[in-house]
Amino acid sequence: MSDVSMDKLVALCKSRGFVYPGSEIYGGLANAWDYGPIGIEVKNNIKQAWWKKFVRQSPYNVGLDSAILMNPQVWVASGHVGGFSDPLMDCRVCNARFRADQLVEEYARQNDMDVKVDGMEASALASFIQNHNVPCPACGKCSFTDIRKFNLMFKTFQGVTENSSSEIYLRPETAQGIFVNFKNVLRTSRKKLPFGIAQIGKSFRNEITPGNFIFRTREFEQMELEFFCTPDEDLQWFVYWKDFCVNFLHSIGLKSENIVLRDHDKEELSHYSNATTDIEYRYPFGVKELWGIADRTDFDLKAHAGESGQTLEYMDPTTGERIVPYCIEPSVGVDRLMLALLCDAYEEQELDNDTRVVLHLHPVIAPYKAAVLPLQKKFAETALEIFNDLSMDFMVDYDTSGSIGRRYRRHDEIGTPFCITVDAQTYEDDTVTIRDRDTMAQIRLNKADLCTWLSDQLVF
RNA sequence: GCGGGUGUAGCUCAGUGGCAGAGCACCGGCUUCCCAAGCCGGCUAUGUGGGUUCGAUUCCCAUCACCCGCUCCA
Repeated sequence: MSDVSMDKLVALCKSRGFVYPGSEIYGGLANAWDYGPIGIEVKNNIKQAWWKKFVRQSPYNVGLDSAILMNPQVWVASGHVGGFSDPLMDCRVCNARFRADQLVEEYARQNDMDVKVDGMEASALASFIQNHNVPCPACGKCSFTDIRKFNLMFKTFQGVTENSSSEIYLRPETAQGIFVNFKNVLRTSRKKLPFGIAQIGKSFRNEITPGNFIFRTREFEQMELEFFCTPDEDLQWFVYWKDFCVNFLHSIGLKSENIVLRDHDKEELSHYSNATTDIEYRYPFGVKELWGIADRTDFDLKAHAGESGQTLEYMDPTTGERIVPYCIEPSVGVDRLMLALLCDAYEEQELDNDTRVVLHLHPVIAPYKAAVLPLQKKFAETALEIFNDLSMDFMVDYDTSGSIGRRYRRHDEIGTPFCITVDAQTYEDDTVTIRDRDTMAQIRLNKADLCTWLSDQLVF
């Protein structure tokens, strides 16, 4: 368990420019967060690391960036339109929440009434409950709030008029953009099975209960891979990608002891999946899902084939056999991965009657790879030259203000792994001091070798 | 969305029906120079909107946001 409290982490994020509350000058907007100057560096580093491992270095996968706005039929096929609009109502007495259709159904069953609940409008459900004094299963009273239809998809309108025919949704997941492009990618990339399509992008869900800082927000960013294989190989690829994801987390510095693997049992599995494993992380507020790896079978391609009338098949080039591939989906949230990395990296160290906060971020993830600091102001010019040189290839900082110790602390707090200091000796032998964030140890290096040296630190 | 709590400077907190304060942080200057030194100067606040009042940061109402509990899953 990470020893950081969320209060401290949120405060650090805000004061150092990782994450700000959204729309703050207008009093904020619930659960909206903005990424500040160094927060966006971390976020971009996470995305680039993922893209490097899942696309650039992968012999199997290619990338995609599909649109957030899609034809509404997509969400009919995926089950999002039908499956996520439960009529919810709360008991005013005990505050328990129920689905109105289930209340009516249960009441009808107990009283041997013949009521066709399927297809009943919300208003019909409400008046049934009122007319029959259907009691709250929890407290027995009958005093419910109005029915609220809860659909997790955000609606908006395309075009200038706001009528139902122009109604569209913000995507609740990026996956469907991949499935609808299956044929396009297959044809243009000339991939053979097995192969995968990877995508990073924003998704939107009208969650009932968002919260825990950037862990669950209504607007969030996903990194998803849809990996297609033959139906007889799905379980072996499922295991392959599960291991791959865990290795990826280790490679960017997440501690093994804070990672938990949890297989879903049969009852928990989604309608589309025949195997799912969650990679969970020990957040300060509990062990929560970080990365879901699901075997989605051929559910999605078949659903879109049925809804669109197109054939979404793969023809085996050697046998000529046509199949609908199975699909393995590792799906991770950028925001909650960043939160996990920050929690994992956070440490408060007690020094001599003093505390320092250190973010032990992996150099690949850290917002600044190094800070260039002149020990005294008279060394500033040389330090600036080194900064200009390094900034050609790396995100580095240059800071002259305050004592050297103060500047070290500032960079410890935002996870800068290395501080490069120009001192008097630099003018004698061209060397600089490199101070390590984690150990506070110092080495000397010729300034001409800095670029190569820093590159070596960023291998992962 | 419901119940409970909280809103004063970037942060941590004072305070008052009548001029809003401290420490830290930040910025500038001097000084020092390898782990939050010192001195001088400076910036910055009553969440928002109403009401009561001669006057509200304080009292009242609403609203918004945050924190804690209930339905989730990237």
